[in-house]
Amino acid sequence: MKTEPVRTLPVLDVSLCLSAGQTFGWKKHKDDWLGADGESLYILNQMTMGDAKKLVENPAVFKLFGLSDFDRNERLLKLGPELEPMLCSLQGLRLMSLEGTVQSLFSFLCTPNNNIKRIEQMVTSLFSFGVQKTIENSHVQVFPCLERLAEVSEIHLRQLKFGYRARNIPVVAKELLARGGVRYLDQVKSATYQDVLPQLLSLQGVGPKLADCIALFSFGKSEAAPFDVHMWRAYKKLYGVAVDEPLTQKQYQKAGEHMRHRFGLDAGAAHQFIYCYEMMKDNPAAKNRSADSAT
DNA sequence: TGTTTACCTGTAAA
DNA sequence: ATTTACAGGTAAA
Repeated sequence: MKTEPVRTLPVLDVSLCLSAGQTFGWKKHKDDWLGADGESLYILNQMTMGDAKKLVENPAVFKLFGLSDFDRNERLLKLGPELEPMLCSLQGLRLMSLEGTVQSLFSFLCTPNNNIKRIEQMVTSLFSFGVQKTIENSHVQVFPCLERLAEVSEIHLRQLKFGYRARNIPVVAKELLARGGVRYLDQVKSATYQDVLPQLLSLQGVGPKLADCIALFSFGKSEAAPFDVHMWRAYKKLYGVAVDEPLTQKQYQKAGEHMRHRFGLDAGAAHQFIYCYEMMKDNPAAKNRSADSAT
């Protein structure tokens, strides 16, 4: 008699997911993570899925962390056995599916030539322009709408230490409004990866890397594989590219295509494991930001 | 078309 | 104590 394989829910490491460069602006409050994605507010506790009944029962959380994809890791391992160390040591890592397209886009506008700590500060500054809401007696800001972002001045953002990125925030907000605002973004979101890319690239301050981040995390284009300096370093080691090879526009294109050829629609998830494994090597403590935030 | 260069700010090395 | 390098890149030269 054939026995059905036991379908256990994937393990979820909330801290790891929220600290993996997919989303910004979440705050650790005691054992919980507080934050917003689009119009939804979340209080997420750091437990594995097996234990956290509240998380399992919440459909929004289920979707946010892509938990319906039960056997993605098995699939990845089959497509790329070289990912075994990453998949083993990052079992709770999930590719997130973010609802807030405006939030995601403007968060990534803060990231170029920057470091995590300052990016978090800048995104928090952007959240401060948003409306405050309440969840279980806690106050959480919702990310500001395009109209609000469009009226924030570059001067003000420079005072908030945005540097040269200050210019892009109101410019891109106005440009998006001119294109139809949220309706336009929804329309872009429903297009294919190949069609989404040029539309994102036409925005000031959005280059190939940001376009891939936005496409992957917020527009659901799971074949996108963003290459930053860390991902490129990890990729070179993994696939035998010379260590001194710089990440040119050409190499960016080539590496992305290789990822898509090897992993197909799982290229984005594969990227996330490779990237995150490389980051953990540099700073294993990033996994437990709870320890840091106490200081 | 493909390669350099400047860009705000903060922090860790040199 | 100062200077330099560089960090989830991009755009312009």
